[in-house]
Amino acid sequence: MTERCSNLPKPKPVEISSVGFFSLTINELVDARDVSIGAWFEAHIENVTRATEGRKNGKAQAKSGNSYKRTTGSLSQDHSRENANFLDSTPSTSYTDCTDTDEEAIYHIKYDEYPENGIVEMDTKNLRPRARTILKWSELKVGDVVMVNYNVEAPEERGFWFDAEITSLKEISRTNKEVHAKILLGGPEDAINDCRILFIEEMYKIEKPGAYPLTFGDGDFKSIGPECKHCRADPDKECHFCSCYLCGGKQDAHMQLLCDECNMAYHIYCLNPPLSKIPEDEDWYCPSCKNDSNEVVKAGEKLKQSKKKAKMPSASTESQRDWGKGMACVGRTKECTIVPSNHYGPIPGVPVGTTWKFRVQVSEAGVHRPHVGGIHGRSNDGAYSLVLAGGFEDEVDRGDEFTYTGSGGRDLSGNKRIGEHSFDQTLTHMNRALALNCDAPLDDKNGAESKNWRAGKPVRVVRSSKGRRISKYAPEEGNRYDGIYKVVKYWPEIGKCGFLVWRYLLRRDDIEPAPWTSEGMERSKKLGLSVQYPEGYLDAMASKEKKDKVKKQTVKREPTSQKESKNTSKAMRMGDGGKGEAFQLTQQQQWLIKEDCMNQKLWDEVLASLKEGPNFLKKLEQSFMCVCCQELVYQPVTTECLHNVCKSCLQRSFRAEVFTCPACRYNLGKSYTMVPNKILQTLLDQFFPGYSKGR
DNA sequence: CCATGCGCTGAC
DNA sequence: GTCAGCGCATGG
Repeated sequence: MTERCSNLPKPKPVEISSVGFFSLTINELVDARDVSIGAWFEAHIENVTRATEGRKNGKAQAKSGNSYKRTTGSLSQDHSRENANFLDSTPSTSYTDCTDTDEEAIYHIKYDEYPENGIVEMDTKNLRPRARTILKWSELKVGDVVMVNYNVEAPEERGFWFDAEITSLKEISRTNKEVHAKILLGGPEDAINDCRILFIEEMYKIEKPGAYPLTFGDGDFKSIGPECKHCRADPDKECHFCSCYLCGGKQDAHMQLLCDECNMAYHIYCLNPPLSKIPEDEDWYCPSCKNDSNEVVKAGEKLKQSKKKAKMPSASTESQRDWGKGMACVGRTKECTIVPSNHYGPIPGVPVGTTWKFRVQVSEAGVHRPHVGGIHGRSNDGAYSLVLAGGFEDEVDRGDEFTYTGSGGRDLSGNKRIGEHSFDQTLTHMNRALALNCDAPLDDKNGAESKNWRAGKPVRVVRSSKGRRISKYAPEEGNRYDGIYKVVKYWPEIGKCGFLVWRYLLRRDDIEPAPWTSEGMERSKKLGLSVQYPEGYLDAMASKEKKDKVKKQTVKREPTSQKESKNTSKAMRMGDGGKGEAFQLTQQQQWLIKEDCMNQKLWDEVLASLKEGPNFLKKLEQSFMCVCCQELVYQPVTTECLHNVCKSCLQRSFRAEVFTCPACRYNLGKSYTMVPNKILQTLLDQFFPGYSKGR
């Protein structure tokens, strides 16, 4: 709580929205070159507060139905990230849009002091959350203050964040839309008054414009005097900071309370119910910012169960099922980023014969992304992968060739994932996608056959142990990657189920030997491939079995525990860099590596793991990871200090007027010319085909 | 936003 | 062995 007359917001706990973008108020600029006002940054999360109903600031609006939830595993990663660098204006990509408004949270953070030379001093107490709502084009209107990610100067490059007030909207064509805006905060200097922004998918509306006492170009935050810094106490000027948020009046300054959350002013008599005097509590929060202290989750505590989850059957005492803990409903803990989700062909580093116990692991590896679906594809592009799980009795599997059945036509009522056949399948969605792989014009009436089947798009094929009931090529356990197949033909027919189904004939077209051939088996042995289990899964199963055994008082030795120890030791051997098939470099690759002399040391290290086969690519990925975006470098700039950074990441740093190497802080100088290392790019494109597509 | 889905689990 | 029914990722 702060009385109006004192006029200075009291330092309060730092709160940032779960979205992961934070605006920063700088109290004191020691060296203005190294920071831009309103820079976005990431910070350590100390504890988490659940946003309560009615709270507007610090979270996306529940009313609009938009909210944010962290994706699996990302919070802990952010947690552990050290030396959070507020000059890195990259917005966190760890959060995804979702509909579960109950899951949102506000994070209390502690921001570590800026390392080393203390270029900037700032009061972390003044960090403010950004309340945002995602807006689609149709929802934008003149006067909205939006947060924009766009670089006005170089429209082909994204990554510049600023606040802008929309002055006009123009729809040039269906795909080309334009927003004219006045930049309020953080924009490029030469475009303060009016800038043209192409509409980019979505924009972020700021809920309480001006709730952050920042204006572009106003760098003096040293002293906030008794008069309002914004309107200079001009009674004719409309001001968010000293006008009552409820009545809009500036009168009775001594009767105004400042919310410790959003800094808005409120007359004590305008409140509902009104207050008769200034409260004695230290903190005061306005009605829209009020939090329930019971909902605060302290450091180290787990997030409380969401209301949506509380309503679910899993939460009721009647059901003893551990939904969300077992493998049926877990989320991913990893994500494949070396190739985009629409990547055709093998996943680099994943040899034929690789086997995972659960589908979720197959998804994590990027081999077949859907958790449940049999086909992964896009209806106007093609299919990238499929799983053979013997869902249809009338399918034929001859190993090198098999028939497959499309999806759909099932009654999924009752929240089922599979069900009775109750209607005809159509050549839409994933069925259409798979048909597009066939090198023949699409025919959704009669099907089609390719005259040159090898020319079709490649499909990764995974066989599941469930397919054993109809196929002898299915693995004994888990899900096995069997290589690349092509669609030879597809046709509609009436299946055994009595309804029309779309059927496909696929034929193997892969230089890697199939796992069931003697050559393939030898290779799997050489590579030390064995069923991969999720981390901690075997331990959990073993201890569970032990418990059961104790209950039943049996002394019999468990065969599975033997199997398990065998697997673990094998996996460890692989992890230690055990023997396997060495990775083969082409002559061109060897030559290019030699040419990339700046990175000689790195290459030496990477090449040392050539004999570890598929592990080589993992090592390669680690060694050439960009320190900014934590992904494989794209358009790498190899610095004088011998670090590799994405050109766009380095440019972003320079735009924030930071001219040092992001990895080691070596001063590159303001006039540093960024020349992408084309040799390295060529090599990375060869090792990780398609990885740059999504960049 | 909504629809789709050849997994997986514990209960019976 | 059979069965209901869940989270989650993905596409559209």
